[in-house]
Order: sequence, then structure tokens, then C-alpha cells
Amino acid sequence: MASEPHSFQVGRVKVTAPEAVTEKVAESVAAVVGQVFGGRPGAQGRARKAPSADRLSADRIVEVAVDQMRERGYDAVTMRSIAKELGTGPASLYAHVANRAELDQLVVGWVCGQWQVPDPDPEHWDDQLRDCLKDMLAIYRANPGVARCTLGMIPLQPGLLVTVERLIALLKAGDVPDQYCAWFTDVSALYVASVAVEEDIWRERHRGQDADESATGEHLDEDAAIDQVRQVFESLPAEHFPLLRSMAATMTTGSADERFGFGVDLLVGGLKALSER
Amino acid sequence: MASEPHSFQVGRVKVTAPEAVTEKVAESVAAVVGQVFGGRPGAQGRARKAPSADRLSADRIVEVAVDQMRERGYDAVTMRSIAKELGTGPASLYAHVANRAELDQLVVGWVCGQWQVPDPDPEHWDDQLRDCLKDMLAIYRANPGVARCTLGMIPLQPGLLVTVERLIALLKAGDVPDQYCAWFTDVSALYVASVAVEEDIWRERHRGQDADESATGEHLDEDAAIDQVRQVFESLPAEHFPLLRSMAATMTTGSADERFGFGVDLLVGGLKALSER
DNA sequence: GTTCTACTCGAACACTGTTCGTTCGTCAAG
DNA sequence: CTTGACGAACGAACAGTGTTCGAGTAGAAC
Repeated sequence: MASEPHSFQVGRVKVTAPEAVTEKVAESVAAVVGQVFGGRPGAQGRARKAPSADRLSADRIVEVAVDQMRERGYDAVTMRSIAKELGTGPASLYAHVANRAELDQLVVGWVCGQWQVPDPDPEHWDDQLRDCLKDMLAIYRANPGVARCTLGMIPLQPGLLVTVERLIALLKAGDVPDQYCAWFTDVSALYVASVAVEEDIWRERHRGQDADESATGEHLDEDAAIDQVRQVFESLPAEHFPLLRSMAATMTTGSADERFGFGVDLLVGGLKALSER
Repeated sequence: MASEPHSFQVGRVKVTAPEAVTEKVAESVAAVVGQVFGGRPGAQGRARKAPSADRLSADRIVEVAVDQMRERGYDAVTMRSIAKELGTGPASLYAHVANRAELDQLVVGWVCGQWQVPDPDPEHWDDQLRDCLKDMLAIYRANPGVARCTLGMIPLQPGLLVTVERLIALLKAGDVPDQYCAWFTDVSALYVASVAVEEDIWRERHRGQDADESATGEHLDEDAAIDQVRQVFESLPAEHFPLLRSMAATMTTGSADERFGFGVDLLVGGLKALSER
């Protein structure tokens, strides 16, 4: 699979020859079917010949990558750190993974395969939808760093296709027009991922600070940071910033969940308003 | 300003001592006032003593950074490339900019200072709001790469504060409750930035491809890529993906503007629905 | 004219993703 | 059982990245 230099970027739509396209499609479909029937996400179509215990594989690499992201954050995961944990050098990874980009791709597929969309209940489709988006954020939160790989990625990863299919079923249960169904999956996925990315950047920034703070003995957590933001707002000159100043407390109110919930309400509410017209 | 090792991160809320906070506030406010009265965005409070033509300055560095992002994309901008264009080495930049992160911060402030929010017209506040968001995306598009710096950034940059203040005024003209005003600025800014980031990643991926294609004589533009995505959808097994397959065309319909406009309608429509309740 | 401060910048450090050429293990053919 | 052969593994290196150190220097202040 890594032998063809011009078309190995699975799902990245970088394909030069038309034959390569259909080839890619077949590969994708095969992987999808495998996924549907219980195959592990990220598994390649061709079965492993000799699954010796200490043999490298794309699966093991992805697994280690996800673990390291969870434990040490996205930025700490490098080809070398993965290789080291597998007891080898970075060059060895390139036999199973074409790229750092492809590795990120596989990581997303691995994690997002966990996303479950319920069977549609036409009575409560909107609540189901809200819960779905919240679930997805929860999965991102359970696997910090993964969200950073998602931006700019077309959801052609097998696990994601299943998800999108079910999500559309949910939307159609709410009589959402086709075009809105299509676009809404895009917008909502982007929104959830963005929130996850922002939270992750915060978390990572924090991680660095905590290391500093533990030296000085001081601890500066997220609430303290928000306090400082509020102080900035409160100290703005009232003549130029009457609103920001008076709303300093309001601006900094709300937990991450509340803020995200508001965004979800905006999207779902907007969708209902648009659909019912 | 770069002399205090623990508190130089302007606007990043990384401050260890309370004195540093007020110091930071004063600095921020001064910069804001300067901005309001016609100062250039990104300009430091302290006036340059000897503005010799070939002297380095944070302004010149930011200017070069923005230009290079526009011309060559975010990834191509490095401390070395900036220094080279200024006819010096990378070390010289660190006298005026603490960090690559701070440089990104300044770049955002520089560009987002261009964002204009009109005086509120209570009759058409929602249309004004929609236009505002579209304008912001337009500015991101005019300065490719800049959006990449935005994620995870608290809008304490002077230029952004002015914008947020005026945006809230616009929302209040629509009788939006305070809490919703506050959260909406967050959500909308995040959404616009995310769309810009995604577009930018696409653009950059394209740039790389174009270099490849020009060698082979083939040209693969964005439409062709979308065609391939549609082909993938169309080739999915109908028994497992009935919806995705039948909606293959719908899924890939719509220009970037249409898709973004849909997202904006979702947000604004959702806000109106929530506020009127 | 001297002092002093702030800026400049060459050289280096530690790190990144990636590639090259060689070696090694394992499996199928003879 | 031997012999190829071929993909996987790997040591070493390359071209980059952000960042730091410390010596040098130009300009303003006294």
C-alpha cells in the first residue's frame, strides 16, 4: 500500500489517475464493510500473515499514538516517541504508515469509530441530536489531542461514514430537507471538533503551566485564568467599552458544558427554524 | 517587555503574580486607547526612540509574517523565513517578539483589527449580524493562514476588544439577553475561524498538489476533488448506506459561500429562536 | 568623551518529520 | 532441507524547526 508513491494518501483525495480513484473506492468500501461487520477500525483489508507478538503493525502504532495523546498531549506525540514506546526507531514506522498526516487520519478513524448514533425516534429527534453532539464532544474529551487531527479532514474514514449515515437518518426523522441534512452534518462536526480543539489547546497550555507552577508551589487553574480575563474586562475604560465593562461578569460566566450546550442549542434551534419554514 | 521571563505572554493570561496582572491590564488598556485614537494595530505603547529605517521592530516583523502567510501559506512562515526577508538571522527577532506563539497572537490582532462592525440598526440587526460574520470570513480569506493562529486564543487583543464591544451592541439592538450576547460572540467567532482554518488547510494542501501537478501537466482543482468524494459516496454499498448513497449529489452540493451562509443562518436563526422565547 | 543600555546576530542546541541503504526473518519454491 | 526472495526492521543521516547564549556594536545620555 505504501509502494505506490502517488496515491497512498487514503481518504485525502490526493489521487492523480482515474484508475487510482476506483481502486481507492474499492479499498474504502471493503474497509467499510469490514468495519460494519465488526472489524477493528484502522485494520487493513489484507489479513496479517504472521501476527507475531512483537511485530509492528499500523494498529499498534495507532494505539500507541492515541495513548500518548491521552497521557501527554498532542504536541508530545512524535514519530520518535511512538517508536521508542514500541522499542524501535522512527524509520520502522514508515513501513506501516505513509505519513504523519496519515497517522493522524488513522487516529481519528480509530477514535471516532466509538461514536454511537441512536435509532431515530421521531418524537424526540432534536433531543437525540443534541445528545449526539454532546456525546461526540465527550469522546473527544476522553481522548485529548485527537480533535487536533480532525480539522480539514473529509469524513471518508470508514467509522465516520457509518456515523454520518446514522446522523442523516436522525435528521430525516425530523423532516429536515435533504440539503440541510447534508450541510448540517458538516457544520455540526466542525463545531464540535473546534470546541474540542480549543479545550485541548487550553488543556495543553495548562499542562505546561502546571509544570512551572509545581516548581513555584503556586497553582493557577482554569478558574483563576478566567478570573483574570474578567479583571481585564472590568478594568477597561468605561467611555470606550461601556458594554464589555458592565458585562464583565456575564462574559466570563458559564462552564465549558454550558457554553457548548448553548452552541448546540443554537445549531439545533436554527435547524428547526430553517426546516419548518 | 521581553525582559521579564514569566509574564511576557500578552493576552495569554499566563501571569503568575497579581502585580503582573494589573500591569498587564494597564498595558492592555493603554494599547486599546491608542488603537481607538488611530494608532496602528500591534503598535506598542512606548514610542520608538530612534525609528531608523533599517531598525527591526515588532511591527515590521508582524507585517512580514502576514505577507508571507498570504503569499506562501501558514506552514511556510518560519522565524528563519521572516528573518531572511528582513536581512538578518532568526535570533534578532526574539528581541521584539517573545515567542512564535506571541507572534501569531500579534498577527491575529493586526488582521482582525480590520474587522468593522456597523452601528446597530434595530430594524435589520440580524442581517447586519450575518453580514458581519461574512465580512470576518472575507478578511480571513484575504489573509490566508492567519486563521490558523486564532484557535485557543482569548480575544483580549486590543483590536478584537473593540470589535467585540461593537458586536455586543449589535446583539443588544436585537434584544438578545446578556448571557446569550456573551456566549454568541464566542460561538460565532469560533465558527468563523474554524471555517477559515478548514478552507486554509484545503488551500495549502492544494498548493502542494499544484506543485506536483504542474510537473505532470495534470491539473486537479477543488471541484475535481469534490467529484471524487461524490464518487466515493455513490459507490458505497446501498444495503448499509442507503441514505449516503442516494444523497451523494446533495452531500457534495454547494459552494464554500453557500455552506458558510448556511452555518451563519443556523447560528443567527438559533439565536433569534432562543431570544424570542 | 565616556558610559551604558538596547539592539544585533553568528553559532549552536535539541528537536521535528522523513529518507537512504543495509541487514534481518520468515515464508514459499525447488 | 536448502535456497532464494521479499517485505519488514533499523542505524544513520538530512534538512528543517523554534529557541538560547554570548560576544559585539551602534546610539543616546550624562
